[in-house]
Amino acid sequence: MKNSQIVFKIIEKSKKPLSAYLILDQFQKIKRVQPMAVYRALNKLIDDGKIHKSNRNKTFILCNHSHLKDHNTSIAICKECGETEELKSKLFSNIFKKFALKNYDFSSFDLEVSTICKKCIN
Amino acid sequence: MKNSQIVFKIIEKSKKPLSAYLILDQFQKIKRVQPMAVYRALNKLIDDGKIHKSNRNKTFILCNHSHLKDHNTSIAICKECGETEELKSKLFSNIFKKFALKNYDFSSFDLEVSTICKKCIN
DNA sequence: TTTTAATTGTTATGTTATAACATAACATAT
DNA sequence: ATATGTTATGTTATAACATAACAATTAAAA
Repeated sequence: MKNSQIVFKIIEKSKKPLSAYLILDQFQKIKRVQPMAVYRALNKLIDDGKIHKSNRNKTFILCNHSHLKDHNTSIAICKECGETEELKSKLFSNIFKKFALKNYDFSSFDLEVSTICKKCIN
Repeated sequence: MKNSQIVFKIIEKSKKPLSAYLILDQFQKIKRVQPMAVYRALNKLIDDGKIHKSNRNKTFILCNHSHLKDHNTSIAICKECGETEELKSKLFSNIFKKFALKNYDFSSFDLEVSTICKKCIN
């Protein structure tokens, strides 16, 4: 099995978003690898559109494929617990079309919102 | 002058978004400080709403205060050149209200969109 | 003025990510 | 079969980003 497949399975199985080094820990249980192997696999999976990365939490999550038509990605992250969910990108692409923000081209974008999830709000 | 004021001025003067360690380099020209001093100043400025952080590029930019009423922040970042601009958060808060995304509370959020700026699009 | 709080200084350490170089494994063309 | 191209992998080192923990100093409130 390829490294990227192994990494994909690790992410798939996890209930929580995993950082690269937590993925590495899991990977080590199967095979002796260096961080680089994990990063390469992660980058491949991202390129292939199989996973997303949260820049805020530096974690990697499955892509839910709800955005297959527009290949944009939109995710929400809880600042407290790190819980992550993919949002419908279309909500945002409509805004970007409508308001035609002048300095950027929003035909392809990658959006991340940090908030509080309902569980953590107290 | 306080460290946070020095850091604010460094960010203010820069034409490009600066990372913490680039800020450190500038700071060193004035005074011998450690990374910690910079991070503390940055965190204070963020808490005070004076600057924003791009998680994608790990850079710090001035807050343009266009969001004073809703204290949410929304920024766009060019994937190519790192150019950053603050967007009107209201565009997004309207969406979040309208669609009432069920698992998160969007009364306070922090949004980041990665795209390509018009200069870099070619 | 004493005590409290905020800011700063300092060292050490933790975490995330890439550069650079080398090899393996496999497919396809000569 | 062998040369060539391509993709995946291995390995070491290091860059880049960030926080913990504790000490010292300064500001400001009681």
